[in-house]
Amino acid sequence: MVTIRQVAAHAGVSTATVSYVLNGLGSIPAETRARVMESVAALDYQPRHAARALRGRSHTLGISMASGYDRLADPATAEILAGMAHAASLQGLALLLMPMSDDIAKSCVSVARSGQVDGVIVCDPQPEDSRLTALQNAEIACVSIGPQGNTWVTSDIRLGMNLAVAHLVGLGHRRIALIAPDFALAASDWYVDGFLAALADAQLELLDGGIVAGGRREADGEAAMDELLALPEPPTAVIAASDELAYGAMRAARDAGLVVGRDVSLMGFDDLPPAAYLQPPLTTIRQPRFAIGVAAVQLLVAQIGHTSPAEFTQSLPPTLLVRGSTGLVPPTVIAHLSPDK
Amino acid sequence: MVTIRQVAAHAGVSTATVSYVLNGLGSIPAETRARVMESVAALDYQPRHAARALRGRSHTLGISMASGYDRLADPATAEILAGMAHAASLQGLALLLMPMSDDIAKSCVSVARSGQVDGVIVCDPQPEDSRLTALQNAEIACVSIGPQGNTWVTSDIRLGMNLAVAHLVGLGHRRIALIAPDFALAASDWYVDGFLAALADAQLELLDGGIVAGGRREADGEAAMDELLALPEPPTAVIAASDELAYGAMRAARDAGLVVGRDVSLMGFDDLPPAAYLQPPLTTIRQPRFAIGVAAVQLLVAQIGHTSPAEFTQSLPPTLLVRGSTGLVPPTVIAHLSPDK
DNA sequence: ATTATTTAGTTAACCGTTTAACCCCCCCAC
DNA sequence: GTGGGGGGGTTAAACGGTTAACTAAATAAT
Repeated sequence: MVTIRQVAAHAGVSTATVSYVLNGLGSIPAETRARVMESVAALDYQPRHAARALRGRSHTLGISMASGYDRLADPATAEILAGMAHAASLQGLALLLMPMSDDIAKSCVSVARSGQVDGVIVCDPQPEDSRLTALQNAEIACVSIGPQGNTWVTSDIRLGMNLAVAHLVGLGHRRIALIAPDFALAASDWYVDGFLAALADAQLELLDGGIVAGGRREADGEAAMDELLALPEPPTAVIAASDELAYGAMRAARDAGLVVGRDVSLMGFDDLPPAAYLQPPLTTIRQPRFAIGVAAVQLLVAQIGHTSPAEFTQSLPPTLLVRGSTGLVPPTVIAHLSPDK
Repeated sequence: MVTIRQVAAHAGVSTATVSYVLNGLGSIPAETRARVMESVAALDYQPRHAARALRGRSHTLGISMASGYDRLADPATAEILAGMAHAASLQGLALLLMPMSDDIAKSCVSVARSGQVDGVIVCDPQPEDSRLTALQNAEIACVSIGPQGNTWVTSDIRLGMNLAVAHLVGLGHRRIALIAPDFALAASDWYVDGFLAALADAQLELLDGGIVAGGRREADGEAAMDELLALPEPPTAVIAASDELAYGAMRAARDAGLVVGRDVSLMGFDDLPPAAYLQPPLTTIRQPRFAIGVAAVQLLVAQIGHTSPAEFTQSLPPTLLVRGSTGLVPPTVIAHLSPDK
């Protein structure tokens, strides 16, 4: 193991000079700098991370997953992670997947307090997430993925809903329903609020029974769709608050003998991998997951460097992905809604 | 920041004693031990990771991704990662997503040599991967996910092929074709070898033109299937060497007017998220991804502790997932093959 | 010519743990 | 009663960088 002292000896300078050269500090003439760099190369010197971190920062960001590693296996999470990794790499930072014990909050804080990471990105924060309060108490920089805590970044759900409704309205739909998300979700209100706001924008009234309780799983979506189709005047278009709900809704529609995209339009929300492979392919709102990961890292870096206010939030715009599950409102319905013609 | 000295002072002992208590070393009577632990709790002491790592190991494993973070966003990679995270957590190890520059091999080795990680897991190793040779030269413990280098863990492709062929044979198929994987893949031979071996096991002969060049993308699978269907005597069952190839193959079959699962049976290989949502749902071979991640960590830990031979490989068994895309061989074909009845 | 400033470095303290080496005292054996 | 051995500690030297404080020489300002 070659140390900075050996490099210094080889270059005929002090260790301080080597350190300054390596960190681009101090006033070192080009000639000396070159000599030092030569020695570094000759000895194949690699500074010890731990020694360096002992004084300054660790140049590592921690990623805290909610309990259970199934979250990590989730394609959506993976995409966020990729964004974080990308942004971190650009800054020369490493990303640490924090190990977790029974008490996530405690283990999360202890890793941070041990200085192994300079800050923490909290994934899938629960309402009143214990990690967030613990990190705040310990005065550790942190950013959450989702609207929770002081600093967070998330997808602009309202805008997404607006996009969805506008798309359907553009296709002539007037009777639009929403399958709501799991109400335990931190952003669950946003879906409903966004939906209502978008309806108002389009000067449409909310259908009777036009917002039906969904949930998280496919089966919830199926049940919700059944409920909607049983309505006296069923909607011509349905927005599911997640792709997974949409999977179920699509099955329910098919089981009811309807052709999705023709007899009824259906939208998802998320754009998970299966969406493009459904029959018909699912029109959906794509969450800007990669960008969320990037933004989370940037926010965290800013917070660590105290170049941003302690409280800071960012909502990134999702995008509309038109595929086969939405189509023009069925003619019969148009006739029914336009009796004046 | 509370240090070990403050704890020592508080407990009325030396720092060495505190260290011994914390690490469970030396001979410390229960009474002293209790006093120290009390002080630790009272001062809310948290040992500094860097200081500790300065002497011993970092208790962190590095994960090296092939260039580009799209690999990280891949659901299959995410599942392996989840397995690694799980296994690492059990051992109290953290996982570091190594930052990467233009020269992955160099940046990979330098992070390891800096002591930030004790060993490296190399994901998606290429044939003759520069990271592997560089790590080996630097004598850094490493394990690759895929048959490359000295120590690796992978899915038992041959067994998977055997499972696939056996399943189809069980359904009465005799004319079985293979859409081969990308030949740049490290394990590409295994698919073909495994397929041939499985055919032999079932005492079947290889169809004329029964192995067709595939590739990596969906379009490749489509082209390959077209080719197979154009054969004078087309196969009644097709195995695609990856789910993605199967997506394309399924489309090609549908475009040819065939009902997959009835007129022709089609199998994938991987079990990616969309597989279950195809129409019909795709019968496929599920790769033991989570288990691969777990095994990789275990192998790496063993190698770091020198409790395993320098060269060590492990193939984990995939499993058969029967869904709707495979079915009994069509009766007409059975008649054709059994003219004696 | 003298003082002030800048440049180019050096010295050594410091970061917080671990751990080899030592010490002291008590007990036991011979 | 002397030597040996172990229990229960302590001391201080690492570990490998960073950086504040200082010095010496060269240059600029007055």
